[in-house]
Amino acid sequence: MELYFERGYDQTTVAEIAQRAGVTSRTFFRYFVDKREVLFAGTDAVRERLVATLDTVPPDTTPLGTVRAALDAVVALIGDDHDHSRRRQQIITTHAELRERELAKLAAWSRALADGLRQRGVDEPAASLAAEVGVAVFRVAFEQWTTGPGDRSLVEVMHDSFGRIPTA
Amino acid sequence: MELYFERGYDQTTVAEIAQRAGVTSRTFFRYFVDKREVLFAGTDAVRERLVATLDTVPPDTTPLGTVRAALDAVVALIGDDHDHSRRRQQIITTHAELRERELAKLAAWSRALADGLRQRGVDEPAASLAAEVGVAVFRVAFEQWTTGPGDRSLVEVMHDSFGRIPTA
DNA sequence: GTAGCGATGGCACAATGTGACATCGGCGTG
DNA sequence: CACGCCGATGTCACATTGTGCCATCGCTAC
Repeated sequence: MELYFERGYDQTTVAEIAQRAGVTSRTFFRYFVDKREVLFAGTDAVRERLVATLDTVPPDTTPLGTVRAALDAVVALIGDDHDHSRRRQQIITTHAELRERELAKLAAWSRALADGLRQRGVDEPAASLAAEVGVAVFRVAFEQWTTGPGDRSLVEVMHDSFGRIPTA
Repeated sequence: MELYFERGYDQTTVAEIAQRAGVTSRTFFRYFVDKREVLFAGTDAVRERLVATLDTVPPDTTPLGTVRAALDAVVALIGDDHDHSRRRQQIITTHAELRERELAKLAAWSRALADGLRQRGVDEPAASLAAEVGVAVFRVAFEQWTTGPGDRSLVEVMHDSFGRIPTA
C-alpha cells in the first residue's frame, strides 16, 4: 500500500514490494497469487464472515432480508474507516485490472450468499437473485459512501439504498 | 475459439492464435488489448446497442422498466444461438481470468445504463440501482439459460427472472 | 513517379508468474 | 547431544504476456 501510494500502482513492481518487505519476489508469489491480490487480502475473510452470519438470521426471514442482515453485519466492520476505504478505492477504481479483481471478489460474495440461501431451503433462481441484488445494492452504497464526504455512515447509506430497490 | 476448444484456454498461447490467423503476435496485440479480449470482441458493441436502445423507450417508463427494455432488445440478438453461448460460457466459467473479464464487461453495461438513465433525468442513486439490479437479473437469467437444456428461450427466462426480483 | 499513410513485421525489453531444486533453521525423537 | 524431518525461504531458469520503437510493404492520391 505504501508503495502504491508513493509511486502509483503500475509504477510499482513486485520486486520492489518484495524488497520493501524484506523478502524475494518468489516469496511474494507464495503469499499472494497475484500482484493485484495484495489489495484484496481481507475480502476472503469478509466472505467467510458473510456466510457465517447467515446462521444468526431467523429462518423465516425473506431471502433478501437474510442477505441484507449478513451484509449489515459485515458493513459494520468495514464502515468505520472512511479514509482508508476512500484511498484504497481510489487506487482500485483508477486501474482496470484492480476493478476487475474487485468485481470478482464481490461476485464470490454473491455466489457464497446464494449457496448459503440454498442451504436454508431457498430454491433457484430466488437464491441467486436475492444474493445478486443484495450485493448490487452494497456495491452502489459503497461507491456512494467512498466518493462522498463521509458525513453519513456506510450503514446509513446501505439502509437508504435498500429502501430504494427499484421495482418494474 | 477453435484453439481454445482444441487445447484449452491456458494451453493456447497468443503466438499460436496469431499463427493460426496468419499474423504475428505483435499484430494480435494491435487488435486485442489482451489474450482474454478475444472472447469478448462483441460485448462492447452490445453495450453501445444497449445505450442506443434507451432512446426508443417512452420517457415515462420507470428506471428499471427502461433498463429492462434495453436488455430485452439486446437479449433478442444474443439469445438465438444457445449452443454457441453455452460453449463460450463453459470456457469462460472455468477460467478465473475470463470470469473477471466478463464481470468487467457487465459492469461496463451497468455503468453505461446508469449514465443513460441520468441523461433521462433519473438521479442517483436510483439510476445506478436500476442499472445494477437490471444487469444482475440478466446475469442470473443468462447463467440459468446457458447451463440449462435450452428448451426455454433466453427472453422467456429473463422475463421470468424480472418477475422474481426480491423485495425485503 | 512519388510522397504519404495505414497495416504489419521484427526486435528488444520489462514484468508477471511458475516449476524445480538448494538451503537454512527450528523441533521433536532416539 | 546427534539426527532427521519439515516448513519457509532463496536461487535459478524459463515461458508468456504485453509494449515501445523502428523498418518495411503496398496502396492511393496528387
